[in-house]
Amino acid sequence: MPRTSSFFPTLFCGDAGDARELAELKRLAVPIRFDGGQTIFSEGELARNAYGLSYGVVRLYRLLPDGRRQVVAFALPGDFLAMPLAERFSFSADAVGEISVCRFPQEELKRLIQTNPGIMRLLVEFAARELQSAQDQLTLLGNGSAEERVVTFLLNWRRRVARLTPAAQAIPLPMRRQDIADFLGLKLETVSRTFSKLEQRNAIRVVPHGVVLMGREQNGLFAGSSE
Amino acid sequence: MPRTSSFFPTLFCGDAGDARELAELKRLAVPIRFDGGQTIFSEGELARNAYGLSYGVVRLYRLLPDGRRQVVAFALPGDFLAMPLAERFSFSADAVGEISVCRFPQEELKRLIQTNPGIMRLLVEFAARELQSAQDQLTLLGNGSAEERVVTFLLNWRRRVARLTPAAQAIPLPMRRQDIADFLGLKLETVSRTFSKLEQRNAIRVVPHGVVLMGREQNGLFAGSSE
DNA sequence: CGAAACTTTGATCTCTGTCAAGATTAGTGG
DNA sequence: CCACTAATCTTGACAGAGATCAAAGTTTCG
Repeated sequence: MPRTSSFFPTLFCGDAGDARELAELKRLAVPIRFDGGQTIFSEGELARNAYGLSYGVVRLYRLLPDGRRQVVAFALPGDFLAMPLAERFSFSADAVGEISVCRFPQEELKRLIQTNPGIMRLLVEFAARELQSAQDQLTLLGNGSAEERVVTFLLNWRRRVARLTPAAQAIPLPMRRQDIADFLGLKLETVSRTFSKLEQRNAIRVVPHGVVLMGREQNGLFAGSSE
Repeated sequence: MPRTSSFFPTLFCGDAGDARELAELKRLAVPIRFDGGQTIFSEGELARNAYGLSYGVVRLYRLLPDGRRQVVAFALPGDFLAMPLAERFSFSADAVGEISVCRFPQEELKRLIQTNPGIMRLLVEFAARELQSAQDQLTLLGNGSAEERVVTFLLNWRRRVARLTPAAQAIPLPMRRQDIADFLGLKLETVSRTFSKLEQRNAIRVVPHGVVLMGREQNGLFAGSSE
C-alpha cells in the first residue's frame, strides 16, 4: 500500500502553494492514525474538524434509510476527506486498512484559507477535480454495463495509485468486494462474477489483495476520472 | 418558465458579495441569448469564456464515443454553466428552450476572482454545492429503481424551480423525455412508462409541458440534491 | 393541413439481482 | 503450529426490472 511522502500538507500543496502557506498548514495539522474499519466521521455530523489523508485508503459513503449504501469515492493520500468550509459532513468516512490523517480545527483552517489566496486557489481546484471525478462516475453509473464499470474502475484506480507508488506490478485492492460493488452500483456477486469472467478471458489475474492487468487491456472505455 | 430577476451576477451573488464585487462582475458580463437547441459550448473546447445563466434551462452533458449520452445536470438561473478557472470544458451545454446567459472573458474573470476573496468564496461554495448535488445523483443512479429515480428527480426539480418562481401549480418540464432519461440513466420508454404508472396511481398528472404532483406525494426517497 | 418530431404503449429478451450453497482466506485460541 | 470458526469470496440456478424492437398515438410547426 502507498508509503510515500506521507504527509498531507506536502501532498496537497504539491509544487504550488508558497512555502509560508505550506508552513501555516503544517502548523495546524494534527497527525492521527486509525485502524482498518474505524470511522473518521459520519454523515450529518457537525464538521468541527477537517481531515486530510496522509497515508492509506478511505471510503466515503452514504447510507440510505433502508440500509443500501453508496460509496461516493475512495480517498487517497493528498485528498481532503471532505470539503472544508462545509458546515456538516454530507457523507461518512472510514478507514480501509490502517491510515494516517491530518486533523485541522475547522475554524482556524477556515481563517487560514480565507486569508491565503494560494490555499483558497488549491481548494477551488481540488473541488473542481472532485466534481469532475463525480461526473465521470455519474456517466459510468448511468451508461455502463457491469463489465464496463469494473474495467473502468480498475483503470482509474490504477492511474491514481500509480501516481503515488510508481513501481507496482499488481494493482492493490485493499477494499472489499462489497465496497467496490457499492461504488459501482452493482451487487458484490456481480463484481465477483465480472472479475472471474475477465480472468477467464486473460484480461486480468486475480491475486490475493489486488489484480494484475494483463496484455495492454487499455480499454479506453470512459473518460478517466479525476483530472 | 422562470422569468425572475433574470440577471446572472445578481442571482449568483445573492445577498453575499459586497456591492463593489457585484459591480465588477456586472462590468465583465456580456448578455447573450440562445434559441432552444443551440449549443453554448462543447466538451473538450478551450474555455475562452465562462458563462452564467440568467434565464431559462440548460442541459449539461457528455457524449460517449458510441453515441450514448449522460446529462450531468440541468442548470437554472444563477448557476455557472461550468467551473470558471478550468482550462477546458469537460462537458457540453445546450439550451433547453430560449435562454439568456452572461458571457465572461475567462482571463479577466480569473483575475477578478483571484483578487476578490468574496467572489472566490462564492465560487468555492458553488463548487461544493455542485459536488454534493453530483454525489446525490450518484447515490440515486447507484441504488434507485426507475420509479425512485423519476420521483426523486421530480421532487428535486420542483424544489429548485420553486426557489425561482414561487407560485406554480404544475411543475414545468421544458426538457424532453430523452433528456430526463439520459439524466437518470434510463431509457426514454422507461421514463414514459413510469410517468404513466404514477399517473394511474394518481400520484401525478401529466400535462402538456410538465406534471402536477397530486396529494402530498412527499416521498422522501433520497437526500435532496443541491444544498 | 400535413409532415416531422416526440411520446406512449405493447411484446419480448437480457443482464443483473436474488437466493443459496461451497470454497477460500483470515483470525483465534488451544 | 495447527485446528477450528468466522468472514469473505466464488459459483450456480432462477427470477424480474428495465432494455430493446416495433407500432400507434399525440403534439408541434411550417
